Amino acid sequence: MHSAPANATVTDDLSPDASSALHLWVILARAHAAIAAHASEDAARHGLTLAEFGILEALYHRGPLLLGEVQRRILVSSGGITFLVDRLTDKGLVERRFCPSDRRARYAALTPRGQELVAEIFPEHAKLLAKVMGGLSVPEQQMTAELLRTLGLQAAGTPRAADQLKHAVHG
Amino acid sequence: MHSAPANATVTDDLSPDASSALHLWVILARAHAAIAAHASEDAARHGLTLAEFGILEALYHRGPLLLGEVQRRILVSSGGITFLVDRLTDKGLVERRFCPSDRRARYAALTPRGQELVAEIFPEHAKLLAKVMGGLSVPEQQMTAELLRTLGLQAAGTPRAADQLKHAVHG
DNA sequence: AAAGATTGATTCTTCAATCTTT
DNA sequence: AAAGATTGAAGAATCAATCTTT
Repeated sequence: MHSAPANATVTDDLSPDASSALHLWVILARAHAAIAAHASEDAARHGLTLAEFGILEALYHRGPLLLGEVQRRILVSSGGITFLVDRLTDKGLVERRFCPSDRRARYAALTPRGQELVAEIFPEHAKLLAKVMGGLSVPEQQMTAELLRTLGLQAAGTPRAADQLKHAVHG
Repeated sequence: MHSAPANATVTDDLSPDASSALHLWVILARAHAAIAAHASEDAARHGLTLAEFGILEALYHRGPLLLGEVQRRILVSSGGITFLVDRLTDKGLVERRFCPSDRRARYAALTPRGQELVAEIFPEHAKLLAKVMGGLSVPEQQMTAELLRTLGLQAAGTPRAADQLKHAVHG
């Protein structure tokens, strides 16, 4: 028995935070997809996936990392990181190294050829991104990055529903 | 013959725009992944993919849309949209309708059951997002959305390398 | 028992080719 | 010829189960 117009949506009845969050999520997802399309295409020019690219980037900036660390950094599944590092190893760009202090763990590290490739590719890749993101000035980009950093940290820190359930059962 | 430290990175040599864009892209991708993990898990509670969820959301807000419009909106491949609409049709949530003015085209529209489901699910979903995005105040969220909207439009409007090539060949 | 990594099966998505209509 | 949609094949990522080490 609502008297709302026929094309009214549930969204109209949301609280301000819920409405704001939903809106931001839609915009964020769309912006991500639009930029990812460019980045992905650029990575493909070198026969690489976006995920592979992310790993190379992480290893280049941080040096050798434990597989688990890479996993958390690029947010891929446990099996996924093994698969990706395998493939990058086959391509001769990455190698595994033993961890002296924990024999379960493995480091992923760039090979010399990997180093070379990244050094060759990255400046161009960054230039492409600068063009794609040219809609915002550098200060605006920095502000956006700061806001998104806060957003991402909060989201990563918020326990997921499944985790909460698990803890409830065990605790 | 650089005199840079051994662990210097290419990033150090980038122009300010390139460096800023690269940084923003990494942060954006990470924030997206962190939030998507929550949204995805919530969608899964109802047996839905994030992409399916996106379609339902679009149809709910905008009413019946041509398949191509949905495709551009949620940025999935041409074959992907057919597959997803097929599956949502199998679930009884969406139906195809003929387009009177163009017999090639098809509309996707929510079925009554689809309408019902969305109306039931969405407020809760939005609340979850509000919790996940609680790291930013509502005004901050609005500012972020505005910045990302500009970013996304620019990225979507920037012709991709492949397109440029194509046009170059034809033009 | 828990953490790190790996494997095989499954699912999701894209890609290239095709059909119809404009 | 180009746009809209669909199909089947191929690729990429996740999931659940397993193995080793702590």
